[in-house]
Amino acid sequence: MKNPKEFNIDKFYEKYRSGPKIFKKRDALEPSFIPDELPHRDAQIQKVAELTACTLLGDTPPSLLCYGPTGTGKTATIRYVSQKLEQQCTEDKPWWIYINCSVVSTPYRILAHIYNRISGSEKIPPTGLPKDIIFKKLLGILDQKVQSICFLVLDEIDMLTEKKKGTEILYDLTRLNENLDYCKTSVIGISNKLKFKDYLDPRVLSSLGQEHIVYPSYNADELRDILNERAKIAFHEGVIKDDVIPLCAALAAKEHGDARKALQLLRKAGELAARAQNKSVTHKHIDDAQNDLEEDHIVEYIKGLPLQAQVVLTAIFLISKFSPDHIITSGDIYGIYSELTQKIPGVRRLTERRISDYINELDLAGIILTNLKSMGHYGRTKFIKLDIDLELLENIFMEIDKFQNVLNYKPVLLQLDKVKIKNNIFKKLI
DNA sequence: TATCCACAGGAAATCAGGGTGT
DNA sequence: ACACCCTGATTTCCTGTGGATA
Repeated sequence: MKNPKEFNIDKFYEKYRSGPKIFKKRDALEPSFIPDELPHRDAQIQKVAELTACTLLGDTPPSLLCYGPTGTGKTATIRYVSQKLEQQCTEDKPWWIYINCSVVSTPYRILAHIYNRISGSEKIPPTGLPKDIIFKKLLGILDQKVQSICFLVLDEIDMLTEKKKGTEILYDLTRLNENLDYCKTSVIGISNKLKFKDYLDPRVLSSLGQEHIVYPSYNADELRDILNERAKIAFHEGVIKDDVIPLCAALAAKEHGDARKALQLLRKAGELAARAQNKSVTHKHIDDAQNDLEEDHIVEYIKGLPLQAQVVLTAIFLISKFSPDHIITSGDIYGIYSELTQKIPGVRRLTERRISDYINELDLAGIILTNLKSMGHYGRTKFIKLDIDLELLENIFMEIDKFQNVLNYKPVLLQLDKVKIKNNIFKKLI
């Protein structure tokens, strides 16, 4: 606000209230919203329904794996079927326990999470007890309180296989039934990675991989149907201009057909329109929304990074800022990172090995680009380039107190003749 | 053609910090 | 107080490697 005196907050609210209304029910665009219809997922719904129907007769359904990229309706179909199934059950309703393995990521916590969900009150402490004790406690409570089927829905199950301990817990979960008398469990795994199965222990695969359902990405037409459906619920009539939804669908289809992203885009566009007090959501709002979302994502990610990773990124930033044509290698980054640890209070200097992992993480997140190259006698290293806007990055760092005094620090390493000469050789070699 | 640079990145060990029951 | 548990971050130790140069 350049001139605060011009802003009258009471008038603003008044105007806001009497202004155009965009949203009727914004929640309908949230990922957690389960609509009455799930377009283009009939085949998957049918299969889940068929496999779980035996619950109605008191039988134990087989374990099940759902594969598909993000935003293809995996979790939604499971929740959808679970609601319908619940309506059909007259007595002994099945339990559904959802676990997001990227949040609840360790064996201990998964067992504790299930236990706490069922018990409702008696909590298992977040740490401290041996795992096998928890396992026995869990068996006890399952038999005691859950006299029917208990579905364990493991969302993002692929996160577990990244650590070897993860597969252990999957094995434990799949053989829960062997130790249960009254209750029966059924594991439903949801994975984003198609090759997730390859990492599984054969013992786990034999029980977990009995049935699987594949979720293909949505194409632009399908996304349009989904968006239309939701837009009807979420927005007031006539708010959405005709070309908006096809555009939104086309953009999301280009990005791997992710419905979650498409909905997010539509919601953001709606928010922008509402904030600007426009009567409708137009083409332009979608464009703006897309830029905003990308930037929001980057800002949020960088601010949420551990301090050490931020320092690594600062090193890359400083090189890009002061020597834009310098070809950055892992070694350069570590050198400047080391300088920075001296300048920023409270930052311990970590080993090269660890920094190498942080560089990989930044690469994975799309903040930087890396390229492994071999330069013969000059060794084999990664060439690194910043992949986001330099100014944006500077603005983000300016909001972090600890970095204030290093944003204009010119790294010593960049001025060393040794480094300069070598970099010139690199430039010729490329 | 052997050599050797400057790392990459896997595996296991270690540490600190949160906890437990006895 | 003590022995022990689980987790996440990091260190230690290690083997592997592509290709310009001697």
